[in-house]
Amino acid sequence: MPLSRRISDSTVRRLSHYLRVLELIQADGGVTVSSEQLAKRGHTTAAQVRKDLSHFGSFGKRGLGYSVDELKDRLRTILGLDRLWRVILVGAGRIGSALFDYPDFKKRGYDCVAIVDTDPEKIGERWGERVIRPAEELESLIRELNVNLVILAVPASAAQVVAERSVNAGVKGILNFAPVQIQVPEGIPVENVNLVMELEALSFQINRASET
Amino acid sequence: MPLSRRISDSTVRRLSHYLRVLELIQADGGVTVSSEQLAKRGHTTAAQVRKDLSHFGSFGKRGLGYSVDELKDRLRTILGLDRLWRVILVGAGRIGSALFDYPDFKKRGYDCVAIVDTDPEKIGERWGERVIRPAEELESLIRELNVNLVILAVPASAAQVVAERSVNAGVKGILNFAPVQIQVPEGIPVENVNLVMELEALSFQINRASET
DNA sequence: ACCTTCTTGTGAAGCTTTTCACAAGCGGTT
DNA sequence: AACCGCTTGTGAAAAGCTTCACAAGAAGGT
Repeated sequence: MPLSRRISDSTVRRLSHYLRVLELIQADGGVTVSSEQLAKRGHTTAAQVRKDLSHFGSFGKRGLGYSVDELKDRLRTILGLDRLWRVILVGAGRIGSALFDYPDFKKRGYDCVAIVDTDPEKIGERWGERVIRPAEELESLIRELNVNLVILAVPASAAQVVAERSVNAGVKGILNFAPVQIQVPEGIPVENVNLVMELEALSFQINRASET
Repeated sequence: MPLSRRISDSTVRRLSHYLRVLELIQADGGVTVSSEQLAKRGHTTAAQVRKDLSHFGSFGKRGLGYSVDELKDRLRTILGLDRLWRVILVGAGRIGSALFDYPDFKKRGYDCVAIVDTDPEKIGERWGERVIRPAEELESLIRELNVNLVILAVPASAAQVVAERSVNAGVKGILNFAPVQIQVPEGIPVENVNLVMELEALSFQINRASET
């Protein structure tokens, strides 16, 4: 089907989840999988799975289901994982280090090619193969290392400025951990991860559940 | 208005965001605020702000807007922040430590009363006022310390088991950092934070933006 | 007391996403 | 070759969410 339609955010999240489920199924030796099976593992419905996939083409065989291997490849392509993403990490605090060590990170095609921080204590510190560089070098690193993607793991007060500098230097997307809504030019995607927001959603739901 | 209607996830997220904006406005000395102003700071619309709030009552004054102070209090109550949440952190890795040090954490009424891990190297280690306990004590700690909420910062393979043990011991909600969909009994809210999923959503959007 | 200027709260309209339901298609069996 | 059990792909219906538009109400000025 046409790749032209707008794809909703929730669809993309689900695709990402299907991919992970497929990897698990493959590790268990599964060769084909039905929309029903995919749905069961991902708190959704079989119809939803089929609808999600149908936005990008028809990958299954009627009566049989989907080839795990083929669908996995298709999803990787759709999600843009069939290439290497060059990432710069801004902010070498706890969150930065958690991400840097995240095992799936490299495995999924994300390569953290540079780390910067403002803290003179941290500059020069070695993390794996990388050395923490001063924040002033942000633009030159982005240009020289051909960085596509920036991870903002800085305090809220610094996030907007770093975002602007990064976009001006040429990054194509931002993963923002600062608890603030950053403003960027049209066409630069931003994903936000806000831990406090998640906790608040949780306490809201708990209160609600116990009110019944 | 009635508290009975189902509140959508996106609404809750926005409420959380409004609260943060209100705090900023208050720090700047603002006393009242209009839906228009709230909207501008949170990439939404004035009508959306009013609709969101209207699910819980009518807190504004026509012609004037909302009292920053009052609305802040109301939102805190709605989000369940007018009480102390007792949290146990399972997994003392990088993500766990990032969360533990997150400055807003305590400030928002979340108190990390215990940390457990399976790694003998880590057990006994001191983090601030807390000492890391062995994972076997999970249930007894939850019961003795009256824990409401568990943060799962463990590998995907361990998440389901820890979730079940925690729920059986009495926790009322789960914040899950493991990249896996956990199954819990009806009525126990789970919020998922999945870093890889965010990155994948980002690379999808970047590809899409550049296709145009 | 009235008029003007704002801004809320909300039904109704418009749009998006999810669910339903079923024809079409595949493979194995008789 | 025809049948049968399964499962996809997809219009159409249902549900859910956002935007619109406007009456109602509040404060301050004349």
